[in-house]
Amino acid sequence: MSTRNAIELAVSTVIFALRPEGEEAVLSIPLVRRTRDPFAGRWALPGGAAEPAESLAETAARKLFETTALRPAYLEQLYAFGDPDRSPTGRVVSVVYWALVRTELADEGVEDDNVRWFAADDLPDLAFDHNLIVRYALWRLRTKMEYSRIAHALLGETFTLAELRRVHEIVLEKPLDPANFRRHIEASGVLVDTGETVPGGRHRPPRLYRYDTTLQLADNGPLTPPKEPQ
Amino acid sequence: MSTRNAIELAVSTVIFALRPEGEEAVLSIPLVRRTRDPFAGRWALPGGAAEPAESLAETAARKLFETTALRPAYLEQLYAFGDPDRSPTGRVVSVVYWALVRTELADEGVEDDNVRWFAADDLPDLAFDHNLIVRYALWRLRTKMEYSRIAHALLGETFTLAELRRVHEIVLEKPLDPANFRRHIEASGVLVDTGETVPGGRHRPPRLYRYDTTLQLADNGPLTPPKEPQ
DNA sequence: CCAAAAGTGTTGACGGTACACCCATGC
DNA sequence: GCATGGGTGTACCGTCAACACTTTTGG
Repeated sequence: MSTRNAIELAVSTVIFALRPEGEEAVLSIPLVRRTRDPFAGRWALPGGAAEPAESLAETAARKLFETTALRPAYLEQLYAFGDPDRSPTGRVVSVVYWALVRTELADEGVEDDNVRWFAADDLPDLAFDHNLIVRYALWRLRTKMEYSRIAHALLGETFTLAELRRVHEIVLEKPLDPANFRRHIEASGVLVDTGETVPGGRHRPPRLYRYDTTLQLADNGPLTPPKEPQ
Repeated sequence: MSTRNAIELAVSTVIFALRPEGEEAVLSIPLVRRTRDPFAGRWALPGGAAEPAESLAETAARKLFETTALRPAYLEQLYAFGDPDRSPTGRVVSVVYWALVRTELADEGVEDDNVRWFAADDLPDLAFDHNLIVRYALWRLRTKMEYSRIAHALLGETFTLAELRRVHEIVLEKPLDPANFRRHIEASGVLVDTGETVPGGRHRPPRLYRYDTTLQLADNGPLTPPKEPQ
């Protein structure tokens, strides 16, 4: 029980945001450049050693903040990766989280030579098994968006149905019928009409909605969603 | 990176099997009695420290074998539990797996004063946060059985549709229409008719089926199911 | 008035549930 | 034959995708 532990425990996070790219928004992920071996110079997921005083989710959120200056709107554990040969320098088990951050804030984050946003479906060769990890995180995001109501975590406080629909379309990579999307969302009862509308377009002004914050974003069964430090 | 790690890494497994209880089969879990503090004398999930030379899944399967003398028919990672206060003696992060083992073999396992099978829905107060872990594993098992084809992992090589249906009924705790269950399973295409039937009943003899072993039991996206040591 | 997107109505295909009914065996 | 569970047929109902249609704005 109390023998010396030869296994390193790390926490990493796959962070998703929508970032403007020309006219459209693109699903993006921030990566950090490794400054040390192994994989010096390669891009990798933000993360680091687990901290004895913090919960795993707190460590994930803190690392997220340290690299992007952002707080996650949604944070969920993805998987514990622990193959013996995933790091060439010794045994490392990584508990990986995935997070959604708000579009409107994603620009304010730090970005320099060692931190950069990449399009989620066009990543370079990453360090360790991080390409696999991102692929799995993308799969989870897409799967969860089909049956859960987490899309608003990529938007701001208030939004129109068209904006919310665009989020679904970008993430799922397929067009959605506006009429059916509206009914689908309305039936789920997660939206609150703010009463306001957005004028300015050459068309009927859309209503502004807000999420019902008393509801859980996703059903994780008996596991309460991890508390995020404020 | 290579500083001394103050966090212990453990691997535990929630093992499910159907065990006869009077006339009926009951969803059961083997537990081990702790011989040391903390929680000496209390029942706990089988597990132990992670082993540098093994993958996490291998460690889970080995611990499973050491306590029950069984090999898992299905093994999947459940969650990494890492709250700072989940162990009173220091920080322990447990990567928990859940497993299904075959009914026909579940009797052969070791059972003594320190290893015992309990009904999954009637457990005592367990050590650490193991009651929560089992609750979550049960939720995952039930959720997964509704959309996946893992039930056969609780049965033997061959089985009748009625036996497979009973597995679903016991796990999901609700009766299922035999006619619709048949169509549902047949449509999924996972069953192979062995051509044999089972005589002896005072009724039309049911056919024996076998699972199509070329198919994956469950869709875990880009993550290939963990290899089990044979 | 026209263009464009918001928002509503309607229809038809599909999948699941409920349940009536026939089949094959032991006694 | 009759009881019993195996196995088939079918009708109903709710959900969802497709798409026609109306509404409200800016120009």
